[in-house]
Amino acid sequence: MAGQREMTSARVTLRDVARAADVHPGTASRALNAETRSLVNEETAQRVLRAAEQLGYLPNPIARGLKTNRSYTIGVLVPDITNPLFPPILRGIEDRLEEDGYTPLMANTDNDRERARIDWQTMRARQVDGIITATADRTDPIAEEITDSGLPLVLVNRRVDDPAVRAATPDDRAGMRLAVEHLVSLGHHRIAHIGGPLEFSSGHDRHEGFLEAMREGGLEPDPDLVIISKAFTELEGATACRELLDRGGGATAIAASNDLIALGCYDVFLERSIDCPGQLSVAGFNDMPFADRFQPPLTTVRIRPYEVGVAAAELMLEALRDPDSEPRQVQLRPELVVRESTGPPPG
Amino acid sequence: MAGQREMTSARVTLRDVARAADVHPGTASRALNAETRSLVNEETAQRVLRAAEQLGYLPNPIARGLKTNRSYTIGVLVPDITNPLFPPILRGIEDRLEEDGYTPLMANTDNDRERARIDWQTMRARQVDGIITATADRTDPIAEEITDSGLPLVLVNRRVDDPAVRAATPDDRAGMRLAVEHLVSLGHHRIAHIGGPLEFSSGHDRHEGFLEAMREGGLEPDPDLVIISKAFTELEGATACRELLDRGGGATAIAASNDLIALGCYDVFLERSIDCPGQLSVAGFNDMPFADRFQPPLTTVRIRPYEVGVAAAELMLEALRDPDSEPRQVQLRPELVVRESTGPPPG
DNA sequence: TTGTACGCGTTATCAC
DNA sequence: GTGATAACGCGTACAA
Repeated sequence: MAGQREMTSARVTLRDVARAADVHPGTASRALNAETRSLVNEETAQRVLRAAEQLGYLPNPIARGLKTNRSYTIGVLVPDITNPLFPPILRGIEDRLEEDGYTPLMANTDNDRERARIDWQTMRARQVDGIITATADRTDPIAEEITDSGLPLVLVNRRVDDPAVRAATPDDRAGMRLAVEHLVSLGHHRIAHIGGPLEFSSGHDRHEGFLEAMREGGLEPDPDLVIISKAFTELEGATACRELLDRGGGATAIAASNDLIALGCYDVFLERSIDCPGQLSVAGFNDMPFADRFQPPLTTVRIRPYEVGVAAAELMLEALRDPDSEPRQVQLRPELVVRESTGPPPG
Repeated sequence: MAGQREMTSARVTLRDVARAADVHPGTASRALNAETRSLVNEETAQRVLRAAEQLGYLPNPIARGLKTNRSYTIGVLVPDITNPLFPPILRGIEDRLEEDGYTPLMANTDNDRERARIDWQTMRARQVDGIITATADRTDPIAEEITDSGLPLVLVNRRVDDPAVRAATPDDRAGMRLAVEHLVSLGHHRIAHIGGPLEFSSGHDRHEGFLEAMREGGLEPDPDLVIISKAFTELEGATACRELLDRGGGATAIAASNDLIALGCYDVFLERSIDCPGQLSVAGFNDMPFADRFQPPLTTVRIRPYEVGVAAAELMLEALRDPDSEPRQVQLRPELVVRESTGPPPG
């Protein structure tokens, strides 16, 4: 029976352990806490640990938090966990935080500022030790609000313009340049861009990356070939693509700001019987799950969302260890994945 | 400045509110708590509420929880949030719980029993008021363990054999029958089944549904045409499909236990130049995101995971309100979505 | 109707 | 090295 865990439904507290080990609760607390264990006699400590093990003692983080003003909990705000971009980010955050004993507390904001406010206030009430958010747009007051409240803040996936705010994102600019360079190298001259909303750093930076890469490729971007869609969705992507084609600018390739927008383009190709990549090439961004199963398999930019999540968690741990440490911004290097939606221009 | 929220970084406590309203903390507590408000003078209550508002008071759930032994927090265990099946379930759970003031606390177990144990123990330590888990297999001791610990438990997506455990799942049996009936109605006689692991109720029930529907369609299931794959994955689906074909049973259609398995079949079709649905039809299960974008678009069974999540949350709230209420099991009606991976048998 | 006093489970600060 | 005690913020008997 030794080693058998007790399955008492009544919670066993520090007092119970202390009593079993025949020491004072204060001593038991020190013995159980790795940082203070050195203050207590080795032998006594062992006795306490054994008693704790035997009774199946689990320290009560609530009581601990009341005393220490820490909850070992980090609030994580995402627009919508249903968007396949976020689950791997969340896992990265969770896995890394867990190593240091922190637990994430997630909420979906649906890209609604007011909802985001409510959510982070709720989290604040729940005594989270910090907030990681993927919901901020470039000028979002939420960043300032949270910082002003004294809570450590880390942005993930999207940055805010202020470089003093910690952030872990893919290098959106470099990623889009990869895509455009690829199209240029295939021989395209009339390259269009369907951007995401410029309020988001992702949309903004990819747009900039597009312009840069074009110029470096010796191509002056044609304003007729640049459309900013209203959202990173298949629907808005399709709408933007239709307008692009209706303008008749003669594009032979499209650099889309994300995979869903690219998918919207696919829909329009079907509507208008356009051959991809024969008549028109498309590149996406994110390499979302199953991008390789689309028809045609989508050429896109892979961003490693899991690693982005891990990086965000690391920035948070940094801020937690030393709140006055210099805020860093991490940008992860993306990678081009060439599949079958891009080819040489027609003719 | 009235109505302006204070942005003090020092937390404001019940005491501060009481002082501002010139009452004792006890009174303030009663005024702030909806259930005890009636015990206090209407006017005084208003004064307290105004003070709380003005100071931006947020009750500390940690302190409250210490006193009341409730955290208003529900632990949610999923195998892997990265599996597209789970995000909508999670959102359903979150949205419904939120209405009643509860917050979910999620953890990924990677289908590892030991990890699940650790996770729920951690959650127990964090004083969650209940556990919703999507990780249980049919004979999983975790269900008994959690119940024994006195924590309300609800299973989601997967059941456990014991009907005394609350569960919200799709009606897997009925769903698979829908798929098989569809294939029968197309004229197929040699219908194969690639099942998921029978340890999971999902794999088990769909397998049963397959057998039932076959017999009702007047077809005796051929053991040669039934293969149970080792996991609900594309890879294992492909492996199973290869074995099925190698057996040479002459199947003209496959009822796959989920969409990923069906996708594995697609891979094998490509390897062996099999035309789908010309030579071989396939039906999946779940209607996962982008199932309509596969090549060919996948005929599958839609299960409404969001609603499954909502139902699970509702069962939990029920258990919370009345721990002795009769445990219910909810099975949501699935729906067949016919696309292009199924057609009449060849010849 | 309101004030008082205690306790929830822990940790920190003292003494010893 | 260990024990006693107070305190974290709140809820709630009980007293007034």
